[in-house]
Amino acid sequence: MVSPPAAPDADWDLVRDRLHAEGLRWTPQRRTLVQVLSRADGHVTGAEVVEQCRALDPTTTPSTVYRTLDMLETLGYVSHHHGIDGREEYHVLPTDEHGHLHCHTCGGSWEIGAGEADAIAALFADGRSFAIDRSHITITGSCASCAPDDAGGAPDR
Amino acid sequence: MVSPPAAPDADWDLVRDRLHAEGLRWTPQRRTLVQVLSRADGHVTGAEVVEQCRALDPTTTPSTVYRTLDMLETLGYVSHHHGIDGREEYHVLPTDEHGHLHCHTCGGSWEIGAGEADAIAALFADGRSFAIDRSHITITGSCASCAPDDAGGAPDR
DNA sequence: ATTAATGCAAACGGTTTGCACTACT
DNA sequence: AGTAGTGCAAACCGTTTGCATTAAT
Repeated sequence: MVSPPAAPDADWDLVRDRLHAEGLRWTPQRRTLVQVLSRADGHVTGAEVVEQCRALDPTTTPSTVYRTLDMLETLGYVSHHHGIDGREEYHVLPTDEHGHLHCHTCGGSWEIGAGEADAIAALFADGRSFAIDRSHITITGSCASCAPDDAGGAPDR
Repeated sequence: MVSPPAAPDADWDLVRDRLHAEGLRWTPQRRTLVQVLSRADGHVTGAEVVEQCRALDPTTTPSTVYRTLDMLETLGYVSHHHGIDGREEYHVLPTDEHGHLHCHTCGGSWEIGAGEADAIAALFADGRSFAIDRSHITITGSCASCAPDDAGGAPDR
């Protein structure tokens, strides 16, 4: 039920070379960050990244994390927008998922299938020429096993 | 605590009576805020509300605005989640709730229509008995006016 | 007269920035 | 050596909170 482990993190092994190719440097801090990102399936908030990096290396500082995330975004490794908590949410790009369905009762998460994504894409393409980004579809609601009864609990995360 | 749902077509003119009915008070500040909200179609961020209230009444203070928005949410007049800027985004309820379409190139935001929400709801209801929450559909992509060019590059912002 | 609501100011949490220092190349 | 990157600390911004004061009822 929960989204499968992140995808081809093979790409992450190449970050180092990519940086060098760009004239940028490979540092222990960046190594830690990439490690964290490669484990993060889908998306994480900036604060979460900082926290997880600190778990691997207690000396991690927020400024370095944010600056590096910024650089990785410039290179196209991640993208960011804003999640439901109002925090920076980074999407790990290599993962080609089709968005998620989150049950706000049990906290479960399911991937939106290709067929479903296609249907949604068609809906907006036809209706208003909006080309949706399939990896950014986020929908919450109640899953089959949770009563359609919406107790209004706060979603996790 | 207070349970009756917001008036179906939440008439802002009735807010005052509703407050009285709840034993709450009608103040000039609340009048200003309701005025701003009644003009805001769809959604506004907390900061925008503060700003607009200040336009009508320069003495407006953030704390009062946020506290009142909070109260209005309890009464069911607005709901809030988080917008693309990472700020509190308040949804004025009478305007049916549904999700948003965000263009990650120009930063524009559009509401997902009832028909579209219905189609998506049907999709997941039929396919896997998942009852989506229409107010939390978030989809990003490129709008009609922005090049459908979505390749790797880093979006602006 | 009550007591809900306000205004101020300071606190907060996540994110950003200036600057001197460190270390990758 | 040269410059990209780091760490620190302080700044920022939107939002929240404590508390004494004001004002709607």
